Amino acid sequence: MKIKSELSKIIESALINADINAEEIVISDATKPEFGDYQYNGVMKLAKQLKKNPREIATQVLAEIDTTGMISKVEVAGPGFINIWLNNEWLSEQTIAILDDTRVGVGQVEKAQKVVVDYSGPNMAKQMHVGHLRSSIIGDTLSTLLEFLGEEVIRQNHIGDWGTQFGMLIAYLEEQNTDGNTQELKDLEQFYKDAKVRFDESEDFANKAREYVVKIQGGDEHCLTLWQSFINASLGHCEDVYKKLNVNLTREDVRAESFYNDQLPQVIETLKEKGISRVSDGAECVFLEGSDVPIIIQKGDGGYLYATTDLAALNFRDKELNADRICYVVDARQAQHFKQVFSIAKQAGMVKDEVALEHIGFGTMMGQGGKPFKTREGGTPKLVDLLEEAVVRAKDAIKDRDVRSEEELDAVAKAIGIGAVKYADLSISRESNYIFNWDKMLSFEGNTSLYMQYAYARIQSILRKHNAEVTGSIIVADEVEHRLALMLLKFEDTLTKAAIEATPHTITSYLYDVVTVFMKFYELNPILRDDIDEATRNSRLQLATLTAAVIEKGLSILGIEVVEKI
RNA sequence: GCACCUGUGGCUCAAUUGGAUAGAGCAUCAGACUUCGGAUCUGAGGGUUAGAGGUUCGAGUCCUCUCAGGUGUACCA
Repeated sequence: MKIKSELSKIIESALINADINAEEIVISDATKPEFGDYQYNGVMKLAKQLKKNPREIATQVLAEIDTTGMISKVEVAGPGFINIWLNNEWLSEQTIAILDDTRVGVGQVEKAQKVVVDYSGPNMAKQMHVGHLRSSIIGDTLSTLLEFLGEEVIRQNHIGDWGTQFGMLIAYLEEQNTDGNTQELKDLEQFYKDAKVRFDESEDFANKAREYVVKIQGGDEHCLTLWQSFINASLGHCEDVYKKLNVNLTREDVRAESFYNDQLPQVIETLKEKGISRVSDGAECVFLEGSDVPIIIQKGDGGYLYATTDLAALNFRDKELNADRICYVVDARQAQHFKQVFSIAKQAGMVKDEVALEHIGFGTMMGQGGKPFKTREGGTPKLVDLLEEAVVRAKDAIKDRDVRSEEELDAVAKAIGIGAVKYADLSISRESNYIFNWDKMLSFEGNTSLYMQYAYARIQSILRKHNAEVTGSIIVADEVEHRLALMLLKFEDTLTKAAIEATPHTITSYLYDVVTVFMKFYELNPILRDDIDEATRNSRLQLATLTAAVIEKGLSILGIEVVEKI
């Protein structure tokens, strides 16, 4: 239900009837319950343009507002706000209409955009660590969200599979293989360290490593085979993490750095031809306006840099993938890099003007005390370990709650533990740094996934207890039911906003509001108690059912599972 | 040096992009139970939005300066 755009239409025709021109009509949520459900604040701006008294204009507009359908009441307040109340019967009709809808009232976009979402992008030389967490889950949520709204999403996992360190790694892999020991790749971190030790201790090995770098680049079959098997193993590690994390990235989504290798000379050629780049100190450089430091696109020795690869990728995404919107879910510290690369790509016509290029930046994950996240030993924690710890902690938190089988406990612990890690991350506004805190994320209180999952389980418990078909209508009878029904109908507006701005926390804070209102409703309005008449009971049961559906769908967009019992 | 980002109750975060008296959760204190799952709910205290100017009907949000912290910045990605 697109409530805001429905209201915009009503206000628009009121403005037309009042003989007033307005370009864009923005409806916002009321800031307080006394001010109604929604408000239109545009009159003040219009009054300024028309040089008239805002309250006078507001009164004129007010007289033209149609209050026969969704709106029950309107008023002029303050300097010229128009406050809007929605009709309870309208809320009843709308909520009952979406009760059997698997999309809980969320429509699909009329014209699908092609959206490329570039996220995760792990480096194949190393094990995934906590630094990859945010990109992976924010990007995945964004993808799921856009897909749900009907956009055509093309996921791109731009893995780092190219560079000098691979010479060392495959040389070491070869050495290990001849010993018949292929298990070494279990721990990439260790493998890397061991290879580095060999590199430092043996001149022969170091030379071989350097030689292998050149050979891979030259297309040497033996080396490429080694390289490929290394990448396969490393990618396998990533896939384990994705599976644990409930992140939807597959091999089909992998478009590695190396994929763009043969397009790099063309990128340089194009930039040279268009006069965008020039040689400086032996390197091919682009000097952007307002900056005296160049962006190097080709080193003095002929090698390419990541800006070059990114340009090739942009070109590919525009020309081959035909993207309308390209989102890079990458650490906020790379803001400048993307600004530059986007600017060059547009100047050079590698990306059409109308294509939206967005850097979806996010802040750094911090440990306690706001310092960089480290293990007790001072290293960077591996993502697998972190996720395993989350599940163990979740299990510990719920093990005394209820008698159940070990399998059940494991499944619930997994949903809760992983959900906690993801929710904690997604519920903070993307751009700010975020402080990782186990106790907070695994709390039943406050804005946590566990609180949402708990609310869902409670509703399921009520429905199980009732154990019968629920029919009849939803009667929005009092203030709290009004708020709950309206909240449930706001789902689509919320998702739309989150998709446009790429802000998952919009969804979490909405879900938190839904659950808070539901908890109030639940305290004030008993459902199954004996003295409740059947019509009321059915109405309340249906509101509860719909609430559960919104929670379930909302969490699933965040890649978080619900459980029937906690 | 230059550029960008951040600064909101004790702590962790919001604030619909310039709207009404800046909202939540932790924590603190005070209440509610013969519990439809109390790991819940109700209420209270706690703020000069780092500071100073400015723009206007109206500023946490925009502009200028100052302070504090962070990040990036020529051949890594």
